[in-house]
Amino acid sequence: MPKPTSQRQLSTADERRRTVLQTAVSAFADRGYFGTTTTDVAKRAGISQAYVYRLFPDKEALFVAVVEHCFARVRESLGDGAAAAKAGSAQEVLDAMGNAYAELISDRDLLLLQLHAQCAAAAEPAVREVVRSGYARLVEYVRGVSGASEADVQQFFAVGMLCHLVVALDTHEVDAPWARMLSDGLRHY
Amino acid sequence: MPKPTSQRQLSTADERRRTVLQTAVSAFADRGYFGTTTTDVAKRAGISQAYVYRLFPDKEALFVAVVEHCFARVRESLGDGAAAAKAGSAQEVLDAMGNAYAELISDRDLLLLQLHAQCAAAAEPAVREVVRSGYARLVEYVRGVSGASEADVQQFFAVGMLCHLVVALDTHEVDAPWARMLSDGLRHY
DNA sequence: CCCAGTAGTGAGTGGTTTATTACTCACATG
DNA sequence: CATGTGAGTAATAAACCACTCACTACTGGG
Repeated sequence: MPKPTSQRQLSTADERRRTVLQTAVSAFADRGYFGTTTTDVAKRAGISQAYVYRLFPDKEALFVAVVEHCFARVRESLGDGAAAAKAGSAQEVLDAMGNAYAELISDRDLLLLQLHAQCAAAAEPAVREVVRSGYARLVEYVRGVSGASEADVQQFFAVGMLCHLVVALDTHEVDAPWARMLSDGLRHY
Repeated sequence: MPKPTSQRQLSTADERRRTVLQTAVSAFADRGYFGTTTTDVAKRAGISQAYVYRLFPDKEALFVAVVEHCFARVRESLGDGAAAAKAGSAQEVLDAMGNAYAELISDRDLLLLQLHAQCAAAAEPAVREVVRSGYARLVEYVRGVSGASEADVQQFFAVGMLCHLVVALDTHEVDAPWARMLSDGLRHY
C-alpha cells in the first residue's frame, strides 16, 4: 500500500519480518493457528497477503516463528525477574520471576498465543517441537537460576498454566466465588 | 450409510445426537474448534455431513454441546472419586478426585478437548459461556465436597492445568530432565 | 543516468468449508 | 395398502483460504 504523495520508506525484508512477527502475535492470539488466516496477519502488518509468503515459506513456518518469538520474550522476562532478586532465596527468585511474568502477560495477546501454541502443538508436529523446546529452555532456566527444588519448579509452572485459564475465561470480569478462588493471589496488572 | 443388504436400524434423532456427541469428542480433540470440519465429525459418526445440521443448528452449537458433555463427564468422575474417599480428610478427598480425574483423562481425547475448549473460549462468546459455567460447577463442587481450603482448591486446579500441558506436549515420550520435572508425581494410566 | 536487485502488490487458482435444499427411504398406524 | 412422518443423503451454493505468479515501484551503486 504505497502512499504516492509522501516519500516512501521501503524496509529491508529482515526488518519487515520482525514487524510482521510482532503484529502476528495479536492476530494469532484471537483465534489460534487454524482460526487465523494469512490475510488477517497481512492486514495487521499493513502489507499484502501475497507478501507474507515472500517473508515466510508457509503459514506453519510463520506460526512457528511467532511462537518462538513469544518464548524468547518470556525467557527474557524471566531473566529480568531473576536479575532483580539475584541475591535472594530460591523462593524469592521464583516470586520475582512470577512477578515479571505477570507483568509481561498483562499483554493478553502474548498469553493467549502461548495457549494457542499449546493447542496447536497437539496437532502439528512442527509446532509441538518448538513448544517443547521452548518449555525445555524455560524449565531448565527457572530451575538453574532459582536453585529451587524440582517440586517448587513444577508448582511454578502449574501456577503459570492456571494463569492461562483465568485469562482465557476472563474470570476477573466474573463476580463469583469460583472465579475468585481460581484467580486469588495471581498478580495481574 | 445404510447397508442395503442387511435390515436397516434407524435410530431416533435423540439417540443419534448422543452418539454424534460422543464421537465428536475425538474429532474435535485433534485440531480444535476451528481446525475441525463438520465433515470430520460426520465421518467419525458414520453419518452424512448434511445430517449433522439436522441434529445441531450449526457448528458452534455442536461444539458447545460437545464441551458441555465433557464437563459433565469430568464432574461425574470427580463425584466418583469423592465417593470413594467419603470419610477422609480434605486432602484425601482431593487426592481421590485427582486420581479419578487422572483415570478419566487416560482418554487423551477428553483432555485435549478441554484444552481446545479453553482456547475457543477466548474467541467465541458462546464457548466462553459454557466453559465458564463448566469450571464454575467443578470448582464449587470440589470446594464443597472436599471442604479443602480455597488455596488447596486453587492448587488442585493448577495441577489439572499442568496435566493439560504435559499431555498436549506428550512429555512422557521425551526423555529429559525438564520433561520429568513437569510431569513428576502426576498420575497417568 | 541507467540498471540490477529487492520491496511489494493485484489478480488470480484450485481446493475446502459451512450451510441449505430437494430429495429418497424406512416404518408405524389405521 | 395407503399415507403421514421422521431418518438420512446427494448435490450444490456461496464464501473463503492457502498459496502462486506476473508484474510494478523503489533504491543504491557504477
